[in-house]
Amino acid sequence: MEKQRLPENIGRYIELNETEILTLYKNVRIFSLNRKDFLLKEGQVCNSLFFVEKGCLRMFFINKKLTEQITQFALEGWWMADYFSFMGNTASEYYIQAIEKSTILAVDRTKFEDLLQEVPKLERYFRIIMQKAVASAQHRSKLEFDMSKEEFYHHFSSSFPEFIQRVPQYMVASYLGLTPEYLSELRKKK
Amino acid sequence: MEKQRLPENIGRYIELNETEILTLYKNVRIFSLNRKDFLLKEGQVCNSLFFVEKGCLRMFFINKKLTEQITQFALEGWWMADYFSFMGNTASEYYIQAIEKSTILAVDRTKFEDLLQEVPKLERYFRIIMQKAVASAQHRSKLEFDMSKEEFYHHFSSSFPEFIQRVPQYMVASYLGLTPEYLSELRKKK
DNA sequence: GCCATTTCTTAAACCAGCTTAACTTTCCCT
DNA sequence: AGGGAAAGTTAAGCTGGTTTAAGAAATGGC
Repeated sequence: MEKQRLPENIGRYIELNETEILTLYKNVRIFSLNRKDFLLKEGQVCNSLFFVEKGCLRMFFINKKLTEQITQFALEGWWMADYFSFMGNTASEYYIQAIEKSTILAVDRTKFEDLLQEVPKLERYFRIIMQKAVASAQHRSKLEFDMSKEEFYHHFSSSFPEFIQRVPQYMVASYLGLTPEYLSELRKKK
Repeated sequence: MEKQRLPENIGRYIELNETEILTLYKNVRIFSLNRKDFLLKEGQVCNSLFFVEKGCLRMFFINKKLTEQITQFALEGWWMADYFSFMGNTASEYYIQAIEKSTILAVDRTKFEDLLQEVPKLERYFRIIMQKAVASAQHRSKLEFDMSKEEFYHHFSSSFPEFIQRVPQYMVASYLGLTPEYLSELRKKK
C-alpha cells in the first residue's frame, strides 16, 4: 500500500478519518496489470468499479465493422466501469484493457454496498464523482455536436497534449470517431 | 401539492419517512410553465436541478451554424440541469425550455446542500440517479458510434414510439444529429 | 541490438448525409 | 373559422470523411 491516490482523491470532496480509510482499504483489491491485460471482456458482468492508481485504461467495444471502438480512457485518479452492467448485473458489451503497465484499485459490487453502509459519507463522494461524470458527458456531447472531426481533433490535442503523446494515434482516432487514415491526413495539413 | 411523482421516484431507491418528505418539500419550489417558457438561457448560471412532474423539457444550445442543437429531453420523472454550470457556478451555454405546458420542481443550489445535510439519505438517492445518468450516457455514446444515422433513427423510434408522437419531428432530428430534410427522406423510405 | 509486429502514411475512388430552395401541409391563435 | 406562422416534404448537387490498398517507419520484447 505505497502511494495513496484514492484517499487523496476522496479527500477533495469529503473528510475521512484513519478508521474510515482503513475500512476503505479493507473493501478494495489492489493489483497491477501489464500492457494489454484485460479487466473486463464482452459477455462478462462488470462486477467492480476500477480506480486507476497508476497507468492508463481504455474501454472499447467491437462495432458492426468488427473493429475496436474506444469509448473512454482513464488516467491516474479516474474511475472506470460499465455502469449499466455493474448496476444491473448484466453481461457487458465492453472490454476494459490496460494500455500501459498499471496499478488498479477495484471495489467489487458487494464490497461497494458494504463500504457505503459502513462509511455513509462515501455516498456523497460517489454522488459528486458521478455528477462530474455526467457533466463531462454533457460537455463531450456538446463538442461532438458543435465541431467537425477536424476541429474536434485540434480541440482535443490542444486540451490534452500530454495525452496525445502517451497514447497511440490510432486509439486517439478511434476515441474521436475518425479513421486513423483521416487523422493522419489532418496532421499533415497542419 | 397534488400529485407526488418525486417522492414516488425517490422511494424506488431509498425510504423516506413523513418528516423527511416534508423537509424535502420545504427545499423545493413548485411551479408551472407554458409551452416555450425557459428555465435557463445561455449566459445565465444554472442555479437549480429541475425535476419534471408533468410535461416535457428540452435542453439545447446554439451551434456554430446558429441553429438550435438539442442535446437532451426530459419527460415526467426525469431530472434535468446543466451540471457543469450548476456545480461550478459558471455561465451556462445551454437553454432549457418547456416543450409542453409543464409542472416543474426545482431544487436551488443552496437548498440542495441544506437538504443533503438534513436528509443525508438523499446523497444515496442522487448518487444512484447520477450513476444511472452516466450509464445512459455510456449507452447513447455506444449507439452513436455503432449505428448509421438511419439505424439510429429507427432504433430510437422503435424504442420510444410514444415519444416520437409527442415531440415535433424537427426536434427529434436535432436530438439524433440529423437534418429535418434527411429525417423526412428516411421516413419516406420505410 | 535485432527482427517481428505494430503503428503510421499516402492517395484515389467513393458515399452517407448535408445544403439549398421551393413547395405543401398542419397547427395555433383570436 | 380563417389566416399567418410553424412544421414537414422533395429533389438535385455537393462535401467531409471513409474505404481500400500498399508501402514506410517506429516500437518493444527477447
